[in-house]
Amino acid sequence: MARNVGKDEKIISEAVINRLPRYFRFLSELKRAGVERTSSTELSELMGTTASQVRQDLNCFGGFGQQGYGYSVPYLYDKISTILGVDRDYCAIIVGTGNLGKALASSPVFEKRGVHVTALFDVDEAVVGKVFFGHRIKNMTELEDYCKREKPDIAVLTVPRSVARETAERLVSAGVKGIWNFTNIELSPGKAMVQNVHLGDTLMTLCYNIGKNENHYDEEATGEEV
Amino acid sequence: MARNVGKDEKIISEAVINRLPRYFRFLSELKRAGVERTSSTELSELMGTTASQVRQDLNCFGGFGQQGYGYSVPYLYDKISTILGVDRDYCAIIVGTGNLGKALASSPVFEKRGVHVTALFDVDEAVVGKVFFGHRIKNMTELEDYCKREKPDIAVLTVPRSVARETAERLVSAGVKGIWNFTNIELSPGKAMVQNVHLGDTLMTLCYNIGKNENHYDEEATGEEV
DNA sequence: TAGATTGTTAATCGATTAACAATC
DNA sequence: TAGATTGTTAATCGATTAACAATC
Repeated sequence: MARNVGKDEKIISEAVINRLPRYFRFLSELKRAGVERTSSTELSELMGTTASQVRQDLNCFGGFGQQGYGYSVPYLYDKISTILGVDRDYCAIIVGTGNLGKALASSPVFEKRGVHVTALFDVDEAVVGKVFFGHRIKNMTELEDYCKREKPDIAVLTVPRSVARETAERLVSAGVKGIWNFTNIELSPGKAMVQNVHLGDTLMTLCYNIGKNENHYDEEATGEEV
Repeated sequence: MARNVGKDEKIISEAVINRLPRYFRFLSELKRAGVERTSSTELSELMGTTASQVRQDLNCFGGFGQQGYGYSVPYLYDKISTILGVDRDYCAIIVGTGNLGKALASSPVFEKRGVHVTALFDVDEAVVGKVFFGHRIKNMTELEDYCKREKPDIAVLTVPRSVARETAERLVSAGVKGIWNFTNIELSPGKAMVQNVHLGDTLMTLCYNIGKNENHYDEEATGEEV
């Protein structure tokens, strides 16, 4: 029963880690639908992979199933939630209240995953002091004081590119543990964890795939039909 | 019946495709900085990988370099741009003008990559007809007519989860070639290409990494299990 | 028990890295 | 030419898939 926490902690590959939130999503849906029990085969169909991979993935963290039965949906959901820190009550601040910052502030993306937004920051005197979605926007000059006092875990970085790097450095110095980076500069993990989002990259991947698709049509139909 | 289209079209792995937008980004920066020439070694440092991988990646698409010299930045930039379709003048519509839809509409993410937003759509009578960022918001009832007439390539899906699937189906029927999906349902590629963004997944990955980091501290400090 | 399905080891496959000949 | 750096083949590594014994 000894979990692999401790000295000989297993190294989990990034590929596995990146699949965890998808397991979480599908398990949420099964749970909401009232499904009591699932199997590696059913999960593999949802995930678009093999049952083998599902069992390998889950076994990185422990034996969550039962031979001959499968996996209990609520139990597995709880386990994955814990692994992903949903029950840790992380606190986040949003730095930069442009359109994207505000869109995130008003979206359910945080609460659904157990993250609480506790403050918004901006440099623009015109918006500082205004209330958005229950939060009075604070002045960036207050950032360090606020972090010292409230110790937010996560900073959502939605500032203009030109001030992105210096802002990230301030945040790390101020002690945030992770940066959810929406600017299109590449932040590399120093003391804090960084998750680069790079929305533009996904748009480009889509464009590439569309182009590839069209080329196929062109060649197959020899240009007669689009 | 050769499934291979064209003249021996090479199959490019997804790993390579996902790195292309990053090459594009770093080359844009080098170009903007006026750098004339680069090498696989320099690019590998920016990308955080090996020179070998850079050469392998680029050679999937052609020999863009010159032995003994390296790569011309403007030339390589142009090549990667073409591969990614930056010069194809793709048109996009934004479906759903909530906070996220509006944030995207007003962001430079499209134009920078050669994609032009041509219309916004919403069901809400209260916003239909209003002008946002140069576009009069159209009623969703006009969607099919508009697509028939203007043939947008890409639909940005920022509608509520509850109507996400049906909206995606309407878009595919209406002939869009790609869906940039911001809803947190999993759309699987049918006739159109799909790029699922799943912002929440990246937030969860960040939370996982923060938690892992903290565990390490805990263990080093106290040897305590979590 | 018999049937089912996990947990886990072994085999396969693909991606990354290394090496070096080609050549600018 | 000599030096540099690519393009490309070969070796390594890691991730995925297959197989099956364990066991509920």
